[in-house]
Amino acid sequence: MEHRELMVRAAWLYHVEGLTQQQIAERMNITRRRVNEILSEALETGVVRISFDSALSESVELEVKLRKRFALRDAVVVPTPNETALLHSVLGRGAAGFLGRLIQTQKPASIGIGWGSTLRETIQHMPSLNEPQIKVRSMMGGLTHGSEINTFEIVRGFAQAISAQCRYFAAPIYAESPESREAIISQTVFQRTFRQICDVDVAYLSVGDVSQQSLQVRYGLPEGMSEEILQKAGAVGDLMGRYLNASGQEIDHLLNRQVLSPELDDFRRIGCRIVASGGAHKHKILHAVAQSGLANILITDADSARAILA
Amino acid sequence: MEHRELMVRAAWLYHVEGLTQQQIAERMNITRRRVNEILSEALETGVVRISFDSALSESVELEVKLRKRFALRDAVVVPTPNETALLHSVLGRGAAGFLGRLIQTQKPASIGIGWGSTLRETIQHMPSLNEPQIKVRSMMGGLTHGSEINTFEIVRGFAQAISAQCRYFAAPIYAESPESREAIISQTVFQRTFRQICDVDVAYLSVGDVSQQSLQVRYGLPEGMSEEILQKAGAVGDLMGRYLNASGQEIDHLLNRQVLSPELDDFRRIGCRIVASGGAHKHKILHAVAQSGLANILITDADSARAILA
DNA sequence: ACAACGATGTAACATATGTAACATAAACCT
DNA sequence: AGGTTTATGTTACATATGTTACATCGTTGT
Repeated sequence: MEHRELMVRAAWLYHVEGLTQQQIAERMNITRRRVNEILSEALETGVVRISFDSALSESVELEVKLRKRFALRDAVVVPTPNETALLHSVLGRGAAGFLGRLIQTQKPASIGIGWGSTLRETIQHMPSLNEPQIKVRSMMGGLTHGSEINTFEIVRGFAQAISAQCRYFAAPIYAESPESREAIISQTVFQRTFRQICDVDVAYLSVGDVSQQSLQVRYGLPEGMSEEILQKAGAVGDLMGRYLNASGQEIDHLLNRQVLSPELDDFRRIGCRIVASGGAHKHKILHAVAQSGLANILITDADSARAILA
Repeated sequence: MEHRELMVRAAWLYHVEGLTQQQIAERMNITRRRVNEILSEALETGVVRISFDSALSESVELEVKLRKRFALRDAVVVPTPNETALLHSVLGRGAAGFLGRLIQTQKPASIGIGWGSTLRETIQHMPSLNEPQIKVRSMMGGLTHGSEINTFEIVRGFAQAISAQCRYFAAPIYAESPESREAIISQTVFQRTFRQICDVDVAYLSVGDVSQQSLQVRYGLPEGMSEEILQKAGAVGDLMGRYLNASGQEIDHLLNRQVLSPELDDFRRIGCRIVASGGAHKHKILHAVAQSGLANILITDADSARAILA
């Protein structure tokens, strides 16, 4: 029996038929220990899902306020977990629900996505859809530092979750210099790629802060670049590798001329610009992208929502 | 705090944040016993839902076979539970998933529904949708015997689940005589009602067998009518109160001229005719409605699917 | 073929959950 | 207001789940 099928069977017997782990073990001729492990794994991998038929009124209120304050097209507020380690997962859950509904009802032809922990968690919670006509593409260059939150894994994972087509952007997030960036993007293949990126129907991104908590700050910045330098230049965070000030404008810094991602004016022409992020260290950048209209759909946690509404 | 909100909060803390019941009790200033009860209730009432990201391959295979054999528009096969008491719930779960998807993607203007245990369970598992433009209406008369599987409760429950409009059919399933039926349906209000019923985009019904297991046989038949009489006349079960033989044709019996439900020829003109039912006592009637094309979407359990495919 | 590593079985144990028994408080009915 | 019924708190207990420790088996790599 295929492993996934094993998980579904055991989980069905446990959650729907209400058997104990021991009974399931006997039924399926495996040890209780295996049953326990399989059931945990089924929850962890998203084969079994827990969902809620109601939102908390607190979240609903905050969503209304966010939409009004920032003229957002939509907003999703998830409860802030006590344990900060759970924040990405909770945000990912909220985002996956939203994206699942959006994909099913609006049938976008193309989706551009970023990378990072929140996006990684989103994939984990995505419903399985069958959308082979949709193209999922990276919106920006990635880290050369391999990891599962890297752009390749995330684009592929997302495309797989919805059985869509996958388009990579094979470049680092930063070129070595502005001149180097000009040389790269003047190539025909990159020009075509950038055009396609700017033509997506939906963009789904996260934002980063300017601290060592950011993987990009840790692994993506060119030699000699640090968070202090960026902060001094007025940066409160980044969107697609572009460092922004508190008003959501690009800081006047060389780094922003080395970045391999769409110009913000091009980005703004995408109809559906979703930004999902949360946590205390993200309040400033979240406020910046909401206030400036860079994001027209915001997905965040309740504490962050309150902070940016204050 | 509203009770539903209490359930969502407790369930979130338990299922998402992973707190123990004791920790939740402390967080929410209630006893652990209350937490335990609330968590159980949340699952029971559908506030918290367990879903599966994969179907069993066995179910998928049977669905394919059903569609081919009977030229069905679609089929849903749910695993047959060991405990027959769970059958309605499992069927309701499968049907709710299917209906939820159908409503969201196809946006029907009107849905006609029947009544019975399977339909009752369907409501319990329906996702909350917001579809105020949809009209949900009874397709046939009901039992005068009050119960929560009665047509009124079911139409209202279904309409509430999807925030739709609710239209009752205020009549018993059987008139006293064929003449009485003629008198009833010749009234303008009933003529208009029948036309609206026959104009629904989607019909969602169950079927009954000819035994004391059927509530209709127990409480709905007129005086002097019994299952033996119906069986002698060739009946294997009923659809909307119309007793059918093994080929899916109405038996030649007075009772079928007393029934307050659409003529089968009218029924066949509805585009989407869903029948959900299962269990050993339903195999014959399920085969009859599938074979004859009365149902063009079938929702049943794996054992029943195998039986009607044999 | 052998060594190393990972997966799994077995048994035990800690803790979490589900439930029962009884008392008390709250709600309902007359 | 008083009596009855239902809901809830407290405590205890049975059982189910989650995890650990160690042994064994299966797989992988050289």
